[in-house]
Amino acid sequence: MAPSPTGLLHIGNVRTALFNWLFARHHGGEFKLRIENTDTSREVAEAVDQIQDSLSWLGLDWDGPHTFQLDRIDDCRRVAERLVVEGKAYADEGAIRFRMPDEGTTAWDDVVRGRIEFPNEKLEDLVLVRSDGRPTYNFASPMEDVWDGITHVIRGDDHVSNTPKQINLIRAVGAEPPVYAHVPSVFGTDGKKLSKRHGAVTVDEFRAAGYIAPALVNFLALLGWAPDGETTIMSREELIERFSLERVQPSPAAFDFQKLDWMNGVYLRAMDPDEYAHAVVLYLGEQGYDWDAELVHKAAPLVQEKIEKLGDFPAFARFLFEDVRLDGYELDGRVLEEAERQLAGVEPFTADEIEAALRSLAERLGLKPRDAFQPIRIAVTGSKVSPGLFESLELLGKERALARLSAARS
RNA sequence: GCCCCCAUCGACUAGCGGCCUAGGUCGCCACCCUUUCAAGGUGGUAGCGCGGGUUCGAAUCCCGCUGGGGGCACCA
Repeated sequence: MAPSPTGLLHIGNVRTALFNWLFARHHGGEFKLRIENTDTSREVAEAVDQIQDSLSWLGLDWDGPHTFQLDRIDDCRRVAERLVVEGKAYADEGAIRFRMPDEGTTAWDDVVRGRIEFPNEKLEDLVLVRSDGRPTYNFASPMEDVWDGITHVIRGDDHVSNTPKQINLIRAVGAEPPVYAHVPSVFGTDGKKLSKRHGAVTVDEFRAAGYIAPALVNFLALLGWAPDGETTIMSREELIERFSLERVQPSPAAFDFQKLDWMNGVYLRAMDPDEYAHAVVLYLGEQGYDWDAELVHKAAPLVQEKIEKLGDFPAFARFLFEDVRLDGYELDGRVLEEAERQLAGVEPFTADEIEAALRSLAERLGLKPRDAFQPIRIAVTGSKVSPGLFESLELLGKERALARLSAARS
């Protein structure tokens, strides 16, 4: 993977990185991380760290230390000078240009696109070294592929037209080109390139919204690839086991947030309750909530079946940590008063006991459970939508529960 | 303008000449379950862009069209 350090990691680049990673792990190869920073003018200070954080969070571990393209500046210059001596390149207004062949074609068998041929007459003599001495991407990148022993280049299809140039360059220095696989881009559901207006685009944004890494990885893997027509949910191990470049689709894929949401929910629900609670605590901490961790831990199971993203947790559980506002609700005072009286006598104040008490209350008042419970729910949680009422009451505790029922009547 | 690529339900896809009355998943709709919301269960909706070929037979192969995308920097 070879990102340029110009900002936060885009989810489309992650998809490409994921394919690289899956391919490498499947074949027992190495997945390399290279920072392509030859364009110093566009470099963003924190980007290198952020890119690594994002990859680590996703679990896409790379082999060996990450490298910087700019570190090879001297090697690149030496090669450029040699190419000039050999007559394969020439000076041009302070820069050095590579002489592309004028006749014939340059071709390669792209693993996802099939055979691609370019007439050489269409290839411009490309700048190898800028007049200020820095190598260009199209020079440094293929040279590094050679020096690093890269066997497979898996990258976005916006690089297709660069490939014949890079192949000619590699051959000019007497090396064999790697295998290329150009994967299609990721669009929004409207068919336009995925951008901010579609929602989250950087890994950080997905993380902040409460998506979890395994779900995101599973979803991304299915964007342009499928092991068969049936399987949807796959563990990291199964993904590695079944991944193959040959089954990567040559056509672009649309990013469907609804399906991601669903899949994230599937992963959330499948988590061990303790592990889940821990993830919620961690997430809320990251997001700057100062809610009591122990209470969060206890509340987590109440919403595990209900939310799709960790970011949905606060909306369900806020009533446990903050006062509720009842603006705009008209509640049946009689139900609230009876409930308060009934609950006052419940001991111990547990979900089971509470349920028994409230059900008998509903019966006594001749109300259907839903009609009896809804005003209580609203009075206690401040919302028509909440975790289970009885468990919620238990967690709130008798004192606070009674206080809210009382407050709701005034 | 010049090169190049892509094309199955709204979305992700299976399909690689007969197993297709085109399958799965998300979404959507209905019903069931139900203390709200979810989750879960059952059923349903919806597609091979168009036109020519090739073939006994085409979603699958070929050509054209249309539509979409990418590239054409001393950016990566």
